[in-house]
Amino acid sequence: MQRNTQQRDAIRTALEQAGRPLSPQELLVAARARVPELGLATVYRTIKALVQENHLVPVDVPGEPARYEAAGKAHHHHFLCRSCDRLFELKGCPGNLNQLAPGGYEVERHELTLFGRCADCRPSPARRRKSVRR
Amino acid sequence: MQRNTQQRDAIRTALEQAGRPLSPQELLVAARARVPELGLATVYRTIKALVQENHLVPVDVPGEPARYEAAGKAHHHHFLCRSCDRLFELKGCPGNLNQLAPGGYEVERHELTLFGRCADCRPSPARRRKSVRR
DNA sequence: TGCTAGTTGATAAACGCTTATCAATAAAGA
DNA sequence: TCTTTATTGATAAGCGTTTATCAACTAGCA
Repeated sequence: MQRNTQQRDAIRTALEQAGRPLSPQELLVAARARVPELGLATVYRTIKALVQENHLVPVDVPGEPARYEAAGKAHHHHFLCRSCDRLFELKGCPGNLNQLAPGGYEVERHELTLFGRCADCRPSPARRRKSVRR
Repeated sequence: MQRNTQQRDAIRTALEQAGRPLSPQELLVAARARVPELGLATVYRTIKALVQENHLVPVDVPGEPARYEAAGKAHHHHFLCRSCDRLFELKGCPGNLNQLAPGGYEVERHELTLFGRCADCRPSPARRRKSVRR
């Protein structure tokens, strides 16, 4: 039987509150706010379990370790800040992307990633600059 | 001074003839058609050199090792066949992709990858089925 | 409260890819 | 052809991420 441990709660909660896909490392740091003695192995174990239960989906980013976000969201894409390395969720999709494939190719899905600087990391006209954790 | 070895020739030629971005492993196999005793280390060394000379650019794919293609091409995207694992080049870009980012975000570039089955790997209506190497 | 088995944390180990090492080889000019 | 030295191939080592191990811990229930 599955137990409700404070570690799992902390991980689930951290992911909810982040509002963006988190890597295992980010998840470790975030969840330690509630359970300071949390170990990395537990984070990986919990992620694995949540993915298998379809509560979490991996978000693959080019050249980066996978992030994880809640399953069941509407189709959308992501933005990776090259400065703070955080991945953000974007709304919607321009559509018609699959039509890029030539005839004979069967497209099942697509993934779009924007790269740049997030609002917090932009150099000059940065209003409301927050602390940038990574 | 830089020497013109048959290994480098074989690697450059293999990449030209492939017509699609190749991973170091794929490059090794392809270039061995000309220089059978070619080693993996040489492939990595040559790739590194060609990238530094701006003759080659890495193509990052979500959840996959990097591929490499000739530099200087027009902006375009790629298709990854989940069956044979080959990466194909697509023509053009739908445009307006960067507008997905919310205000305050500075977009520098984007990457789009379609996933599916290439013409060679499609199950049923496959005309002219070729051998599928991987 | 006490028991029991699922869960945890620290660490080692596995894993896949990339780089370093080094003696042997071979390109390029004399 | 000879000499020099960049290059090579095989292998070990490095690196970052993910998984396995195992004794200690604790959630859940009687």
